[in-house]
Amino acid sequence: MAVTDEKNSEEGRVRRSNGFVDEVFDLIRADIMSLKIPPDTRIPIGSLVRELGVSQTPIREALSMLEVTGLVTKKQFVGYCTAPKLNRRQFDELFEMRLLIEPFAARRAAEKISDQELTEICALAHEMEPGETRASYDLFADQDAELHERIARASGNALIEGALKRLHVHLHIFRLRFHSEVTTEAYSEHSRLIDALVRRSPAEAEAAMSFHIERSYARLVPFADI
Amino acid sequence: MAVTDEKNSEEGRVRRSNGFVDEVFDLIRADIMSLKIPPDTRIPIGSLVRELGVSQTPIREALSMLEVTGLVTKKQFVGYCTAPKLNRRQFDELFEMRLLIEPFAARRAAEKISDQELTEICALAHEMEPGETRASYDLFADQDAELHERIARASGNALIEGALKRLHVHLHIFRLRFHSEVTTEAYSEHSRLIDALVRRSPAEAEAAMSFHIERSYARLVPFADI
DNA sequence: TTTTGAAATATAATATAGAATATATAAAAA
DNA sequence: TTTTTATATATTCTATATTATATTTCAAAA
Repeated sequence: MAVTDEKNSEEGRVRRSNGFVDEVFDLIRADIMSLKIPPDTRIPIGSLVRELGVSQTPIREALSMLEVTGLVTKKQFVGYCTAPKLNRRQFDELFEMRLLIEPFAARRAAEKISDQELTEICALAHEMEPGETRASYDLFADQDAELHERIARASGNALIEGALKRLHVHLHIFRLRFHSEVTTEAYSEHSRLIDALVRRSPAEAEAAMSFHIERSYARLVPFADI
Repeated sequence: MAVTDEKNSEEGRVRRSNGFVDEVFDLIRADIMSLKIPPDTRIPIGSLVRELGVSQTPIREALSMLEVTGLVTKKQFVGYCTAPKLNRRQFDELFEMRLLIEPFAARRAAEKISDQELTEICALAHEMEPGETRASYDLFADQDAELHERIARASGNALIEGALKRLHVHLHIFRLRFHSEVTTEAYSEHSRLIDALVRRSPAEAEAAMSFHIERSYARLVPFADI
């Protein structure tokens, strides 16, 4: 599948392409997050050149950016490699950080969220209801990430939102390796959280988020290595 | 000043260079953080090629990485540019985030810090004593950043440490524009914080850090635009 | 086991194409 | 005539591709 250079689409609008780098970045990122490229796996630049039909230059830039994001690592004269699997220690650190940030984000969201945002979050949560037909676990994972990110965004603090987005990438990869977390339990925890947001109750939103993350930790920790 | 390709230094050690990218990254980063390149200023790649004596390729990679870090922005077909000055809103978000993370880091540090780390932090704090002769404000700023980063590291959570490092870059640039914060007040706040660490008192360390950040906010907020 | 060499791969430099900005020139309006 | 606006052109810079060079890795042979 080649990256297409869509300089100007149909009709007069001059929608200019954002360049190859962003597109390549998104493609590799998606391949890592879907486990198409598993953890701790080499990513030869040459193969990407062939697969994407783009020269080395934009690929190198995209990989450099992914390195800062923490999704790939680089070793001089050896090349790029997807990040290794989370070990137990990193897993614990991840949840410590979530427990620090997300409940606070939920609190702020309860204070500031707009009706518009709230409506969208409710709709999203409804789609995750256990009864609903679900295409795949991937979809659940995407929806869950989306839900948490939207709440972080509603906190009104771009730094919090950004920090959380970085965390969730790694959580997403971790969970995808085990198809757990699709539980009625998770759904009811989300419900309690959203109820608190609807009632604009900061204290309850914070508590509900804390509870949800602690329970999530308990569900996932058996899968964490060592 | 050209980047030197120090493949193998004197004596037999084959200390291999880490490549140009990291070196260029550090150079540009330092120039931005020292205000040698002011906020919201174009960074033409060509001028870096001439100044550093390195080709476009490693420079582009370094700039891509700095973009992810948030230190520079990129506009298609126009080029790279240092990030604009913090506005009031961003300033507030920065301190909201600090107040969320750093007190917690201090708490954890009080629980886990080693004697070795503690000794080093104490020495660093002592160097910042008002009576000491100080070469420049830049030095104070560097030492302050170092102190906070070490405490974050002592928290034992690499994610917290990384998040804080990202924040401090922007704080550093902000403060450098006004030579404030060199106060006996800041020193005494640090002292109280370190006392709590020495006594391994999590609650007091957390409280001292909160107090310090809140006071720091009060000292700096008059300089925040709009 | 060690050494040697070829293949694969990464790094860096250079070349080319294309877009944006600045400059100058010409035309139109005051 | 002066000023303004539009257009054309030249220059600068970015984005991508291509080429050259250096290093590692792996396999084969000593």
